[in-house]
Order: sequence, then structure tokens, then C-alpha cells
Amino acid sequence: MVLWQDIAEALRADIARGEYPPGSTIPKETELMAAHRTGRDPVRRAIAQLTAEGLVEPIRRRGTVVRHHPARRRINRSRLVYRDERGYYFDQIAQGWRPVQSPTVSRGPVPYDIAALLDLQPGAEVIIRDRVMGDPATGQATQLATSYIPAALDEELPVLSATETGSGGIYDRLEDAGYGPIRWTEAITSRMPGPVEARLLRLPPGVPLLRIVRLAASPSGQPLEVNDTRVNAEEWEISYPISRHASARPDRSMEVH
Amino acid sequence: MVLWQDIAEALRADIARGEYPPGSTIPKETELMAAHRTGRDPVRRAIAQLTAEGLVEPIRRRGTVVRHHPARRRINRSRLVYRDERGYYFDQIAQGWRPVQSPTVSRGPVPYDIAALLDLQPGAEVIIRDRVMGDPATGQATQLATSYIPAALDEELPVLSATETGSGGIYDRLEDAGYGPIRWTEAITSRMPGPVEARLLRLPPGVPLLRIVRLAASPSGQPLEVNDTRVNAEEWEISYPISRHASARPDRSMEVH
DNA sequence: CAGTGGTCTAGACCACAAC
DNA sequence: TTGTGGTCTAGACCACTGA
Repeated sequence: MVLWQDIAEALRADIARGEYPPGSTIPKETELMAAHRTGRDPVRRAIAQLTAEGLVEPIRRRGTVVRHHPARRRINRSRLVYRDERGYYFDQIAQGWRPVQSPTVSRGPVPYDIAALLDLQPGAEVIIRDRVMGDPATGQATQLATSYIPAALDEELPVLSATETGSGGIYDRLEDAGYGPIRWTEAITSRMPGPVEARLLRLPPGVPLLRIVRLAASPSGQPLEVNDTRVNAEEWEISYPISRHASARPDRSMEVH
Repeated sequence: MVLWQDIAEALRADIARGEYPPGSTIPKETELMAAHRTGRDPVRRAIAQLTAEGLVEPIRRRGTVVRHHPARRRINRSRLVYRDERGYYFDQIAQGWRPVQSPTVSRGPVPYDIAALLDLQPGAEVIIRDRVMGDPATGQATQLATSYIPAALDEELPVLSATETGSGGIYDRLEDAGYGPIRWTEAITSRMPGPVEARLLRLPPGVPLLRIVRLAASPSGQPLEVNDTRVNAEEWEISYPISRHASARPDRSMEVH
């Protein structure tokens, strides 16, 4: 075991024991150096590790603060699509969010993990529609939503790369063109943010993104669009109910509805 | 802008441009030091940042390797509970997994974000049932599942803290005791792993955990158990279908079923 | 405005796995 | 075996911000 890992483990245990409750600071660097009879690097390496785990956050002039873990707000995915005059919503909370930056539309190569969903070769060109949504009162972004549309579709329907796509947005335009009724599937996953995402969403170090990746397809299965929505994983969770047959004792059959 | 951020940004751009494809190595530390006319620390700080983002992984004697992002396998949550002679399953993929370590049962304080779900004070005592599930052939863990049960329930039903809980597991024991039919709700979120989780799941640095937090409650709403399941967020995603009324043009009503 | 963490230099030795 | 990244020391100065 190396020194910095020992220091990190000791601090982790102290934090778990409640010796340094959330909001308080752990000993300053010089104190940790003295306590472990070592130089500054091992101490800083240990703190860097705890920071990457999301446990602490160093703040200049104040010390290294044990982070609060805020109560998560819940995004309920009821598996129902909502719609109002502005467009489609896949949960009700999103209806309260508004753009806090102007949406942008550009063309570029399809990202690695979107390519397979759209049935495209890696690097194929797609339309990229970026939106930054958030609280209109504070201007703080809470959600980054990016749409990827195959360039081939745009040549048929140039409105797909327009800044304004009209009532109902691109989904209505696609259905107008005969690709409807659109079917959606969603998958939830997670990754660490890049610097731009971290800045826009004010993600402290060590906090991942929660991603909702939604594929829109025609009834025949042709992929039309992928929407990649990212939120702060520490502030949000995605919930849904689970059903089962209402009997006092569950069935022994394989599938209990 | 500081030097190490410039170096990180330059490397990020090079990787995105495809100059260093997945599996290849970026220039070695000494080369980056020369290219940016600087010492070793800024170079290492930049690489540490890219590592925390999950973009690269330094490997001794080989160099700093651009990471592959493996195709995600999908956990389908059909919102149906499955059951066989061994117990309950909330997706079919989990049925192929087996314990790769002996399950452990202990008592301890309830973790911060579980307390609210169980309607407990922070620090209240709970039964903690830990399971490490994985591929029985390789012994590699793919899922960490921890159950938290209020200690008060255990005093009434001591079997809840037994190593063997019998057919159907704790859910059947709870229903036997009149707490059924149990109702479940799930929420999906994410956080960075601690060192134990990272080791068991072989998580490279910069890869978060995907968490499925499931609450079991009695019909009257009494919380009975919380199950916290963690998987590698880079290898797994959680999917479900979305339904809508099958019309060529969506309704204009608020809720489109 | 003082003291904290942030950045950077120069140098040394270590450990490990690819060659 | 050897060269890569990993760890650690000692020291210097900077930048920001909360007391």
C-alpha cells in the first residue's frame, strides 16, 4: 500500500465516522503533512482521490470541505409522452424548463455511441441540435439536450436543420413527412462530464452526468433521431413504478405481472 | 488559463480529431514536456484530468492509452417482476448472474441517502445484506447488490438477518408476516465508486456506477427494504419502452397515451 | 489582506509489465 | 531487462477569497 492511499483511507474512515461532518473541513494540508510525517504531494494526491470520488471539495482560503449530498429531485418517467403547444415532453418536470441559451444547430460527425443507434457508420455526418435548458428565473442550466439527426434525412426535410422547426418541433415535421407514428425507446446511463458540460451544469468534481438517450424511429424501424439529455447525477434521479399482480402471495409462475 | 488545462485541451482535441484513436497511446510524458516546454507536473496534471473524464488510461511501460468505450449491454426494465425458485428478478439478465462471493449480513448505520427512503433518522441502525453477483464461469463481478432493512423489522422477523432466508427470500418472508402484497418503486441514478466498488467491478478511473435503488413497501406505504444495485455505467444501460396512442398524427391533448 | 489551496520546477528513486 | 508511468521530496511563487 502506498502512502497517499493510506492517507485517503484514513480520511475516508474519519468522514464515515462522522468526525468531519458535511460542511466542515478536514485538516489543512500542512496538518496532514505533519500527522503523516510526509511531504505535500502524498497529501494532495490523497485529497485529489477523495475529490474524484465526490467526497470532498477543496476551497481556497477555507480548506477542504466535506461535501453535502443534496436530496435528489425525481424525474418521473411514466412511459407516457406529454405534449403541449410548445412540443413534446417525456416527463412533467421538463415542462417547467426553458432555454437559458440560444439553441444551436450545426453539422458534424456522429459521436461514437450514437452511431450504432442511428444505424450509421462511425464518423458519418449528422445534424446536431443543442439546447441548454434550465430555470428561467435564475438562468442556471439544469439539462443539456442534444439531438442527432442523420444528414440524409435533412436533405429530404431541410426544416430539420432550421433554427425554428414550427409547432410540435421536429417530431411533427417527421410525422408530416410520413415517418409517423414515431416510436420512442429510452435508455439511461451515465458518464463523467467534459469541461464544457461541467461548467454549464456547475458540476463539482467527482459528480457524473445522468444521461437519458432516446431513440425516435419510424414504425418500420428506421432510426430518425437520437436525443441525448444530460443532468447532474447528484441532483436528479429517474423513477418509475413497478407493477405486479395484486395477490397476497405472489404467483409461482415465471412472470408475475 | 493555466498550463495544464491547455495541455489537456490540446490532447482532448487531438483525440477527438482521431489523431490518437482508441487503443493507441498519446505521446509519452517526456515528449509532452518537450512539446509544451514545461516540467513533468503540468503534463501529469493534464493526464490526470483526462483520466478522470474517462478518456485515457495510463498503463506503465506502455504509455497513456486512449480508452475504448465498449458497447453497452442493456438491462431491460419491463416493469414486470419475474420470479423463479431462487427468488425475484426485476430483469431477465440478472437471472444469469450468480453470487461470486459469499453474501454477508451485518448491522450498521443507515447510509445518508437510504435513510429518507426508509423513513429513518440519519444514523439509525439497519440490517445490511451484501451480495456480489457476476458471471459464474469467470468469477468476475458485474453487480453489487446491497439490501437495507430497518432493525425494528428484524426484531419482529429475525429471519431477515439470517444468511439463508429460504425460498423466495426476504420478500416472501415479509409477505408471510402480513406485509404483502409488496409494492416496489425504482429510481435510477449514478455516482462515482469508492475504492472497494472500483476494485470489485474492475472499474477503470473515470467510470461511474449506475445505481438502481429499489424501495419495497407494504400496501399501506410502510417502507420495508431498500435495495441498492450498482453496475459499471460504461458497460450497462437501463432501457424501457415508451407508449403512445398509435395515430398518424398525435393528439393535441396534454397527455398522449 | 493573510492564509489557504493551486501551480510549477528540479530531481530522485521505485515498481512493474511489455519487450 | 529496460523504459514507462508512479511516488515522493524540497522548495518556490501565485491567486483567490473568506475571515
